Formats: sequence, C-alpha cells, structure tokens
Amino acid sequence: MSRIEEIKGKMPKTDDIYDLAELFKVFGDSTRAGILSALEISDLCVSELAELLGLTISAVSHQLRVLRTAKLVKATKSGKDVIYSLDDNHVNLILECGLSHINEGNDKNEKDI
Amino acid sequence: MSRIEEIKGKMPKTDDIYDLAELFKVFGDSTRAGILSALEISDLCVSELAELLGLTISAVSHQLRVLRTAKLVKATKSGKDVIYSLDDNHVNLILECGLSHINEGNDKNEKDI
DNA sequence: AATACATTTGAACAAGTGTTCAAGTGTTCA
DNA sequence: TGAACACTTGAACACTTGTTCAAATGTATT
Repeated sequence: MSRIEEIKGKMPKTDDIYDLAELFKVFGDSTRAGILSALEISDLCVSELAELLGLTISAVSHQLRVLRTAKLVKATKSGKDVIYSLDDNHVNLILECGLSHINEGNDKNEKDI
Repeated sequence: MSRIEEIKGKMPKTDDIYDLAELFKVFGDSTRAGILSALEISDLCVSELAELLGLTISAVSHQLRVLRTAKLVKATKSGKDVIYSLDDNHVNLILECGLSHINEGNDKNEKDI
C-alpha cells in the first residue's frame, strides 16, 4: 500500500469533505454569519434582523431561505410576522470555533505591537 | 435602550462577523477542505496532494496560495519539492466541528429509514 | 550547460453568488 | 372589503470564484 493510499484511507470520505465544504460555505457570508450570530442571542423576525444588520428586508429574506435550506434555521409564523430561530445545536459550536480563531488572531497581533 | 440595540450589544462586533465569514469561506470549498483534511494526517508536497485529491497540480497550487494567505498552511522548501503543513492549531478544531455536524446529520437520516 | 522535474503564476473562461428592484402572497385591522 | 403591513419570490445585474492552459521560475542531476 502506497504512502498516498495510506493517507487517503485515514481521511474523511470524499462525500463528507464535499458536505463539509457545503456547510462552511453557508457560514462563509457575512450576512448569513450575522443572521446566525443574532439568532444565537434571540429569536427574531425578518424586519428585526434587517434593522439589526442594516440590510434590506429582501436581502435578509433571501439569505434566510439559504439558511432554511441548510436546516440551520427554522421559521414560525406569528400573525403577520415570521419568527426565525436556530434549528441546529451545532451552529453555536461552529460559530464559537470560528470566533475563538478570530480572537486568537487578534491576540497575536496585539502581542506584535 | 431598544430591544434591537440590546441584541446588537450582545453580538460579536461587525468586523469580527466579517472576519468569521472570511474564515469559513476558506473552508467552504471542497478542494481546500480536502487539502486541509489531508494535511491533518501528514505533511505533503504539492504533487502528492494533487494525486491524493485527483486534481491538477496547478489547481492545488492555486488553492494552497489561498490557504497560505489565510495563514492556515505553511510551505517549506525541500529540494525540488515544497512541503506543506498546517500552520494553525484551530484547523483541526474547526474541521472536527464541521464533521461532527455532518455525521450527526447522517445519523439522523439513518434513524429515519 | 542542458535536461528533467516541481511548483508557481497570470490570463481567460465558465459558473456561481449576493443584492436590488418590482411584483406577488398572505395576514391583520378598521 | 380595502388599506396597510410583513414577508417571499423571480429576474436582472455586477461581482466573485475555481479551474484550465500556457508560460515562467527554481532546483537537482548528468
């Protein structure tokens, strides 16, 4: 068995790597990352999210659809409003992973000064 | 203080959300996710990565540049070869976060059958 | 020096993405 | 019922992205 094949055997399956990339792609947009960060703190309706993030309602709605498709958020009707909330307990974990990386980066830079 | 402003106060800073999205964007491509998964197991040179992932050397090299720019991998010259290795201890954590999400998804589907 | 090998780089291209705008759906309230 | 509100949707657009191809750079071997 070649060195390359041995490594291949220890790696995640190709399909899982694809799914992994698809997942991170959803987090990889600041509008969506902002929506998720906000919903982390409180359930919110579309216009609240738009106000909070300084975006048009339409833009937010489009991105909410992406997040819904990815099963990361869920929508609940409440009269005229549609209340969005997180639909996956991994969202918090993944955001925290990323933020800890960002913050460590900031710390490093502070040390450099 | 309005409800919206209270939530805004508890959220990560706008710049951090932007950086967070930029970070996840790097993970959000299956070629790059594959490279990182492979380097997780062993340091590798460009042509080994290309063979492992079934891609052209050029494509791999282009993506390695993205990963280098993001400070996620580092390059070391060794004769004709350039050996790449992970340059950030958060890579493992972030990949594992994502994979645990993927795998839980798979488990759910199995239960549904 | 000449050749072969390993990698990088730039240009070009197709494909994908996020926002805006306008129109549509659905709900509440007078 | 009609007006106002909350949201969704589709088309259009500019912009970004990843790959390929060809050429360039750099290193080892003879």
